[in-house]
Amino acid sequence: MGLFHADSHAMSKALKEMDVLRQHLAKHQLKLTRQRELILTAFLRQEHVTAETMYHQLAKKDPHLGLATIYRTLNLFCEAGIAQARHFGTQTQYDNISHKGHHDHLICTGCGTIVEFENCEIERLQEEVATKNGFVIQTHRLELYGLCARCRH
Amino acid sequence: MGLFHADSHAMSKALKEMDVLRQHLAKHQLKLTRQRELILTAFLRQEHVTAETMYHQLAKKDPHLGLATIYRTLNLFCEAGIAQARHFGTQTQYDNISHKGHHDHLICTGCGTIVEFENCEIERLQEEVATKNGFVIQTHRLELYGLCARCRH
DNA sequence: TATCATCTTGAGACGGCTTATCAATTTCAA
DNA sequence: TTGAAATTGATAAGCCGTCTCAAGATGATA
Repeated sequence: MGLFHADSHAMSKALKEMDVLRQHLAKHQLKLTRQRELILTAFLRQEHVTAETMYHQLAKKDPHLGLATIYRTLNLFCEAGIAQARHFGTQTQYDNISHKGHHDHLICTGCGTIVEFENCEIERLQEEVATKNGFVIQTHRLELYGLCARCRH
Repeated sequence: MGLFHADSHAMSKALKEMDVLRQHLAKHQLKLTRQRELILTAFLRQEHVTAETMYHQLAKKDPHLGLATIYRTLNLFCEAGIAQARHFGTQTQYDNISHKGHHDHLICTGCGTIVEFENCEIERLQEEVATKNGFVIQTHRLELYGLCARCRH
């Protein structure tokens, strides 16, 4: 029973994202392919990935899945509003937008350590600023760069 | 007189950064070269640059200054704490840390309009989060993406 | 369900940005 | 001034992500 609840919850969540994708595809005359479903399912299980990461993860399920397809699909997710791209170091990270609240980062410029955090109060103030300027926020990016305790010594 | 003041102020600021560089060089058995002085002077006049930008700017003063030297030097500035690298799209931006500005952006995903804003309360909360995690912030990036009033209709 | 215009894929070529290589040059401590 | 060590400039190399294009998949339509 507990298991059933957990499963149906995860499933409904995945289905919701799948619907967002389906609508986006329909609106832009694009097609739902086996690869896109496969990549979306794997993507939703994680908070953020790189194309390379997914390439290795999915190699087991589909050894012929190309890296270019993963890049194309992740960019498609960004356009559909399911993912968000972020440039970290030399690579591009794709964040799962549905994991809202865990999108802010504290980045050590010394050792590269990344600490994730969420702060409702900051979110609220962001909304306030947006409203004041006539905007409705879709997503945001907040990165704090500094030195962690260890790197200061 | 007014001119003198402005000049001496700018000069003392540049001298301060030059000292930071000199100390870093001494500490790491590195040498102060004509190129490093030239690049630092130009760098301090701006808020943020790319290696390519500086390459073109400095071509007038020293046509033989190599792009690799500029990359090496800007990275050196980062290690010395004078500059900070940020990855923006495909390029790396080097920010002048002494220009600690409040440059937060509200970006319309519809028409691309960018509204700048600053919010002390958000800054304060950022400091709070950083402190709680043992960090000391050097700089930050906050971007809110959404639709402006006009694009919503 | 068969058709077919259109979209997508996979493999690898390509291109932009940054770093590595190395001989020649410059720096600076002695 | 000398010489060991660092730096430079030119360019090759490397990495990441996108583009190309022939072959294959999709789905609206009949």
